[in-house]
Amino acid sequence: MSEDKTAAIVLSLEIDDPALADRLAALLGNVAGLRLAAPGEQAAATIVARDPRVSPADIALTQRELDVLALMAEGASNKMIARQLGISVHTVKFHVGSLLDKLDATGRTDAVAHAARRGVIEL
Amino acid sequence: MSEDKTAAIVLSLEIDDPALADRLAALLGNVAGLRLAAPGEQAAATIVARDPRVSPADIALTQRELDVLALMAEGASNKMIARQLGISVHTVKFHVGSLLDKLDATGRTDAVAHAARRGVIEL
DNA sequence: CGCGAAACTGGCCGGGTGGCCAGGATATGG
DNA sequence: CCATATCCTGGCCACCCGGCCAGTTTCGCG
Repeated sequence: MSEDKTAAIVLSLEIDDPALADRLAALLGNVAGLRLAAPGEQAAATIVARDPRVSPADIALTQRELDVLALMAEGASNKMIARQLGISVHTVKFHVGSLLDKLDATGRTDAVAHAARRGVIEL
Repeated sequence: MSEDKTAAIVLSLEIDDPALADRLAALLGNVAGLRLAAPGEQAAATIVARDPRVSPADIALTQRELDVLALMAEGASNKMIARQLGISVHTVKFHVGSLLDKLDATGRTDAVAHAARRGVIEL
């Protein structure tokens, strides 16, 4: 067999900072039992380090807007959101309108997608 | 200073498989220049390995449904999707209906959220 | 105290959405 | 050759959504 009991664990890298990527690659390259994935190769695990300067753009959403957004992401209709939060459908629409504005979205689906992309909510 | 020029890179682990987590932790613990994050500590990078048995549940979506789904995730209306794909609005609704069915969703927003959660699409 | 921001409510309405029905075109296989 | 499955299209219709108008209350800040 080509496999021994210490078969190398294959790691892939997804690192925005080139310097950090280099340091890690250099360090990990010398570790027995580990090896970095070839391009396109399926890895057992991935080392992720996203550039923090890319994401800190959190939008200024009010608490109520976050409430509405969370329920929207669950697929709730305005009516359901209203019931859930104990407010009227009109008020829900009001908040949804604000969300569409702040998130630069054309509709509730777009709003949820944008919010997820920006890390405002977690799917 | 407590920092030398070979300051350790802090890594955190998010690994579903306990065995793999142990092996990696053991291997990485002996590498100079690296160290694992303490609980709650902010890491420079994260090693991610999601249990493949949790996610391979890719739904059987047809090519057309994937087309429609992608455009839905962009916030496109049925009319826009129809124009984009060169098909009728009725057909778009037909595919949307199939998507709601297959994705267990109650509406297009829910469908996009579910699809994103299951990795069918990337936001 | 006055003022703005945030939250809440109402009515109205055009257009979008989703469910239902039925039908046609194209492949795949018995 | 006919049966079946998949994809595509149409009409119809109740309901939802988003945008518009206007109005009240509550809160914190200058």
